[in-house]
Amino acid sequence: MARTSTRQEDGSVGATLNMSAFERLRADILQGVIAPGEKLRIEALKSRYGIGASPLREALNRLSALHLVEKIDQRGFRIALISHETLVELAMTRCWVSEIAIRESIRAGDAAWEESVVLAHHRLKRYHETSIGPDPEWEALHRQFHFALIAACPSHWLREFHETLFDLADRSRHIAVLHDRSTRDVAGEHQRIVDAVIARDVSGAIALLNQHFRITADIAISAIEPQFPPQTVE
Amino acid sequence: MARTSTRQEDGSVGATLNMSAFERLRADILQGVIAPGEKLRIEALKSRYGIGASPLREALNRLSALHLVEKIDQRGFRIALISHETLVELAMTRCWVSEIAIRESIRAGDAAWEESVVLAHHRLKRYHETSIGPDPEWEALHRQFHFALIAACPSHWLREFHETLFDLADRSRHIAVLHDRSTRDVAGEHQRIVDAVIARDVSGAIALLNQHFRITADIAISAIEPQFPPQTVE
DNA sequence: GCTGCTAATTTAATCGATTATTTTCTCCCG
DNA sequence: CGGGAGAAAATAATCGATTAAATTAGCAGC
Repeated sequence: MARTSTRQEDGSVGATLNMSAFERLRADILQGVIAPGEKLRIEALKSRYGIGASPLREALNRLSALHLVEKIDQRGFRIALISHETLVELAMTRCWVSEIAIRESIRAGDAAWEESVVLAHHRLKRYHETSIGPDPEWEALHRQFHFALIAACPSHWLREFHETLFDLADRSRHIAVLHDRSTRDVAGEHQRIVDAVIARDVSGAIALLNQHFRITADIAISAIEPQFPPQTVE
Repeated sequence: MARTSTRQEDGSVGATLNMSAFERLRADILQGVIAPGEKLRIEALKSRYGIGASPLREALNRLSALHLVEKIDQRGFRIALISHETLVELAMTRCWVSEIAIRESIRAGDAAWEESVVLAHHRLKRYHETSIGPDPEWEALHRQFHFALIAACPSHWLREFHETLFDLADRSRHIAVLHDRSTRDVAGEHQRIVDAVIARDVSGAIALLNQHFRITADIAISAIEPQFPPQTVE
């Protein structure tokens, strides 16, 4: 039943059901549609996505390698949990990885890269100014902005790892967003980051990005904190 | 046909065939038993490992997320290629990642960690001295040594990424080893690294590790260089 | 001899059914 | 009334068969 199309009825783009399942699951996880810790029963997923067990399991296996899903032998899959410790560790890791990535991107980036940063920032800023509150379009622009910053880093492994971490952070941000979002000057943070990057100020850019990530983490932490001690299971 | 055993007849340890396939494939790739660029036909793998298509494909999906295998839509899987550019980029990435990992490991490591480094190094050195040439036992000790160095880095994501890169480098080293290995003073390199780490000399440790990785890469590069321009396919 | 087209063959992707494990439920005992 | 032992139900893992796609082979026309 492999489809030849590159676009399924449901909006996913993969040429194979495996790809399609991967993209849809990833999207649902990142959006928080499926909650952290939730058990993923194959039968449930089959009827939810209308995709058979094999491509689903293949997709889940890949997602587990990206830490979005936890795979437990003989016990299936569950959405990766989010805990205080996880969020702290994630923030640290993002700071460290982006430290390298931004440094090397600034080092290797040429004029064209610099322009693409300005452009990505402009697009994000413009959209942010004309619209209120978060939405998928803003999310996409925000992601593109952060990727533009480190796009000149010559290691695709590092860029990809950066994206993996971004995904994890994005997920917790989406879940936290339901909670709080007002008091943050995201636009200002982005502006200062761009300024530092354009000025080729490596340590300034690192410091600002670190702060950016820590604020994100703090919001997420305070969003899960009010809850009672984390239950292991749903 | 899932087995309940934790150890298959063939020496792999996974409780599921998926795990078993993953481990065996990974081992064969790292050992260079399956050559870079080689096409992985499911039927061939089925008879080779005596495992069905489903667990094999699931394992391959995970290996592709770790960059050991390349997954191409509708066209199956192949072992990741090794090229000059790949090796250079890999060496860079390892340097950068280990820069962070060793820094944070030294920062966070306590006395127990320090002892585990000394111990891992001793085991490696002892084995190295009593035996000549590379073998699986030495490989394991070498790996453990490098993991011990960064074991105190508090980010499990970073440690895992470090391992992923180690795997990739190990593979090319194994393939290159058939070529050349004599002129290198690995033991000396390790000794200097340990000395710097124990002295909590962050920049020294970084420099030495960088050199260590670059030498590894250079050997691998010179091993593939003599060949004619890389053929796209086997 | 080379190019491009179609048919045959191989291979990848996926499904439906089967087997093995885990989980849940019951019921009995202390 | 808690604590299992064992049966029943649910779920995960896997196989064998099927379908779709890519590749190869064969051939016609230039």
